[in-house]
Amino acid sequence: MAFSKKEEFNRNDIWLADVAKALSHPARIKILKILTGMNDCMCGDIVELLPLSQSTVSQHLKELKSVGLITGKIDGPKVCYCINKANLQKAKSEIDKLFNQVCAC
Amino acid sequence: MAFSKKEEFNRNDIWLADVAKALSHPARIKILKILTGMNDCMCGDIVELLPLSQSTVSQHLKELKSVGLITGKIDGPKVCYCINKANLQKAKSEIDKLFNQVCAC
DNA sequence: ATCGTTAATCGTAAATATACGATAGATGGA
DNA sequence: TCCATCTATCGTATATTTACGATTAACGAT
Repeated sequence: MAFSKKEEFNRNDIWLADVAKALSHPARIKILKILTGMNDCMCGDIVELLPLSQSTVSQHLKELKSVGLITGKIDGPKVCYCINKANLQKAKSEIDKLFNQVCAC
Repeated sequence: MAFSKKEEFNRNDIWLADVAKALSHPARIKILKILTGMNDCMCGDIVELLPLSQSTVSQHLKELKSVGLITGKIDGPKVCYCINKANLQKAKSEIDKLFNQVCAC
């Protein structure tokens, strides 16, 4: 069988897992780093810095956006992608909380 | 096409992505929390606390073990699973480093 | 109004992940 | 020795992810 049982877990663990999933591909980690270095960054700029096609990069951006780690503002024919600091901060603190619980680091 | 391009990214980003992937299912997050509460914990104990079959739990344990977040010591017919504090600490500090880079939290 | 640029979405293919039951292998006890 | 217990692995089915090219849609400029 293969319909997911994810929903049977608690809300916060599901949310943490979703954030972790957003970070679970090196392209998406690199995209976050790229967005950090450039304040005003469109999809095409990112495509040039990755070994992936435009459509694939667009999919990765969509995943990061869907969990709120980045935002995309429409700017004419372009889209300006930015880091979402508030949500990253929240993600960081929840991940820290998990690690502190789990290993008392 | 669909053979992965992950290897074309840098080592550290790949490692971070692998750790994040290990955390990308709520069952695995819950397993980490369960192992924290119980010092000496066998697979069967975990199965009872999750809405999943024994074989599925075994697979999740294998994934956590493969990135080094937990260890499994054979103890007679049982296997004693434990948190790997050293590796969790390393994971925590690398994830922190990423977040600090990216959002200056 | 048409053209070029930009990015999302569609359609598709292949790989990987999630889940289960059944089986196999290893151990300890009767 | 034989049995019960425990867990990994096998085989399998379905869902999701990764990746691409082609197309669509939206905009600005000519």
